[in-house]
Amino acid sequence: MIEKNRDIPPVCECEEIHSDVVEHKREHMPLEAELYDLSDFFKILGDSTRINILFAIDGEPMCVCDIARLLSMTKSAVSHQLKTLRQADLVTYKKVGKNVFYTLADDHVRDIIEKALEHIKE
Amino acid sequence: MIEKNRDIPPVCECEEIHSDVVEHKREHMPLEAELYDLSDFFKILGDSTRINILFAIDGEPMCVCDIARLLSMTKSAVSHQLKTLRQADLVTYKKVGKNVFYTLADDHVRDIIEKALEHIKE
DNA sequence: CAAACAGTTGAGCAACCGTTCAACTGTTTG
DNA sequence: CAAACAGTTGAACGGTTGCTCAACTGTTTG
Repeated sequence: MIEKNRDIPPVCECEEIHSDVVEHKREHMPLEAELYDLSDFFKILGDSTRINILFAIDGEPMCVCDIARLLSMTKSAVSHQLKTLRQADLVTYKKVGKNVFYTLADDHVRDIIEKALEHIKE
Repeated sequence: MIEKNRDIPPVCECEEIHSDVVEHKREHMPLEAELYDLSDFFKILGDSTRINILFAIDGEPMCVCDIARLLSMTKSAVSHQLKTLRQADLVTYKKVGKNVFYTLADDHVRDIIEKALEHIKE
């Protein structure tokens, strides 16, 4: 068996580090799971199609067909993105006959988007 | 020349849409450029490494080497992500000798992240 | 009950993205 | 000035992701 030093993690090879700073930070970092949830949440907002959909269904509910028409997209593409938004609990829906009407699940999301919009506009 | 109907956009083929709703929404949608900026902003937060870095350099500035050590990553990977964060104006830096110390550029970002954290935790 | 239509879904493809690797810049120090 | 080291950068690779296409479900309507 060949020892390939593959057991060491791909880590910074620095020698003169500020150990006290690193240790202090390490104790105050959020849980790894929290960080993943957080980035997953932002990942969902990090797509212009999905942001577009969220603005579209803000306030008045819209059916898939209308969203598709509004955004000049196919129903299929919209439906795929709505699935993602559903799984993230960002939207809710109500079936009415052949139609499915989607709305924002939560005022929280609107708040975050608006706060980000403020930030964008400096 | 062969007419391939490629001039029509890939659009919803629905016929019975709620035209009034679509028109009303269309008038109240944000500018396309704003939507892109917004999703670009969230896209940057939508990566656990970058979120990790932002938490690391929150408060006390850290050099690249220390960040790499803290997050068990190579300097190169950290530096690449810092470049992304720099281009989005989410971080600032100060050169001190051989080191480069990074900090959050803005309290705004911290606010948005914290609001999202609240949302995550229901 | 058959045709029409709204919506969903899975496979497949192309574009995007994060990491690695190697080479580089620039500063410090002997 | 040469060696050592922090940091940056570009190319390349592999995984992810958004859209398309075609097939499907389920509801309505003649």
